[in-house]
Amino acid sequence: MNAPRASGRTPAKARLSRETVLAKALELVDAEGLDALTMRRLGQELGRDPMSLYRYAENRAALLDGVSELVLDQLPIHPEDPDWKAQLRNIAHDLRMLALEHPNVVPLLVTRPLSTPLGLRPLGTLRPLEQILTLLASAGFQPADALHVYRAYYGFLYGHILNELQEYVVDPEENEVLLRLGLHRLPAKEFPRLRALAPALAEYDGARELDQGLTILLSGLEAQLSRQVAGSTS
Amino acid sequence: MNAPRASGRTPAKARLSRETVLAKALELVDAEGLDALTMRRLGQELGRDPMSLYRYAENRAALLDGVSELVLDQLPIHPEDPDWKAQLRNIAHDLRMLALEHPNVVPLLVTRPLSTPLGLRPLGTLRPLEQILTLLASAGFQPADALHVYRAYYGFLYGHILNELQEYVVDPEENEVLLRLGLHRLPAKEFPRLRALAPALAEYDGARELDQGLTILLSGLEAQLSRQVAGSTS
DNA sequence: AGCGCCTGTCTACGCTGTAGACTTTACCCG
DNA sequence: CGGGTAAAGTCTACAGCGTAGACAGGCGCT
Repeated sequence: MNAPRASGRTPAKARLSRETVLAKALELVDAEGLDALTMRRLGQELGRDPMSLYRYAENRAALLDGVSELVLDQLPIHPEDPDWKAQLRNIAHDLRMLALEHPNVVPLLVTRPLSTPLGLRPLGTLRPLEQILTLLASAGFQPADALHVYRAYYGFLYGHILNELQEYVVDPEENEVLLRLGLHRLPAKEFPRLRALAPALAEYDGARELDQGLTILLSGLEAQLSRQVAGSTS
Repeated sequence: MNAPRASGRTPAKARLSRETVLAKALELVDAEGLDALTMRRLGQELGRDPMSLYRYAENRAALLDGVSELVLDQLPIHPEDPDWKAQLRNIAHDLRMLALEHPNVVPLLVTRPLSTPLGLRPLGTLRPLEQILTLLASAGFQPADALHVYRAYYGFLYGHILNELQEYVVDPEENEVLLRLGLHRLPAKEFPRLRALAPALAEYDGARELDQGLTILLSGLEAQLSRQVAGSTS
């Protein structure tokens, strides 16, 4: 019994693949955080010798890149959408949700590119950039302007996500209590405003704030660019 | 000779202090990156046993927090500035410069708060928040609106900094070459736009983009809020 | 002079990533 | 079916990490 092959379970010894390795890695990160993702632990989780992982990722760093890619691949982008502003809005909300589902991966998304020149990044992480450029080009933007819009947009988006995650606490009920407790620790003389804001901090509607920011930013960018075009035409 | 006390040099055995430890830590991070900052290495750099550092920081994590604090303490904020938009603009440019001077610290600034509830953060990292709230309050914003503005502003600012640092390469001359080389690696069919943008990517005026984004965002926020106030009054 | 506390040192433990040699397995071809 | 080859997985080992806990030294106070 217990045939060593052809079992559908992970514990049995089906052949590994980059996909299964990365999937398990993501699972582990989601469940226990980035620090829990060690080669040994992941090997154990897969029922394999840790060293076997090196067949599917050159490094631990490459493994982390793979996890980033796996998450970013779940971000749907429709570059042919005729309404570019609406599309950017949707992408933003989708990425926000993705970040909330995989909060432990966000540091990777943000940090890894800092130590990897653009041209050497995993292709999956560059795909959103390319697709958004396509979206903007279809909307009539010159390449350089598209890049400009992309930078402002993506910067704001990532900034918002980081900001929200920094305030985010899992249990919203516990949130306010914990905030009060935490803020109570602060010296009252130096941090009066912050302490007074406890209730406001507890009820943070991230989607709404994101959306309002996007409204301002996107229409502002549009206006700025059309003004610029009009100016250069006259 | 070589009296064991009273020498002004670091190599000699002057008493350690949290300040000297953190200063050396920052120096090390700036010079060789975050990974180079190990307890053993820092101890060696200070001519002390690694374990002595634990008198000045509970943890390696606490050490990293200390470094963040040290950098953020260099950010001047004038909460009494009557022109709140100008002040926010100045802060943004100052923080940007600070980030460019200490790029290896940026991951810390961004990442550490993700794993530390707001109330438990090092006080130094909360100071900018409190001061900006004061600035906005002096400008006439209601507390909740001030928080709103702060979130949009700080989110955009951090997003911009991350974005810029992700494209940043030390030597601007080498930059374009490296970019071309890196982008050349990308499959032409999947990344036509990105590849075509090599020259535009090479000449990134971060200060300008930051400023333009801020103009849009700040005036947008101001308009939105004054409209809101007017609406509720009528 | 003597007590006590603070600083710094030492040793040791369990954990990490990963190089390099090795064994086992899967598959293809005659 | 037999044999050979390339890939997949394993084993051992090493250098480095953070840090607990026991200990030593010196300074300042009484």
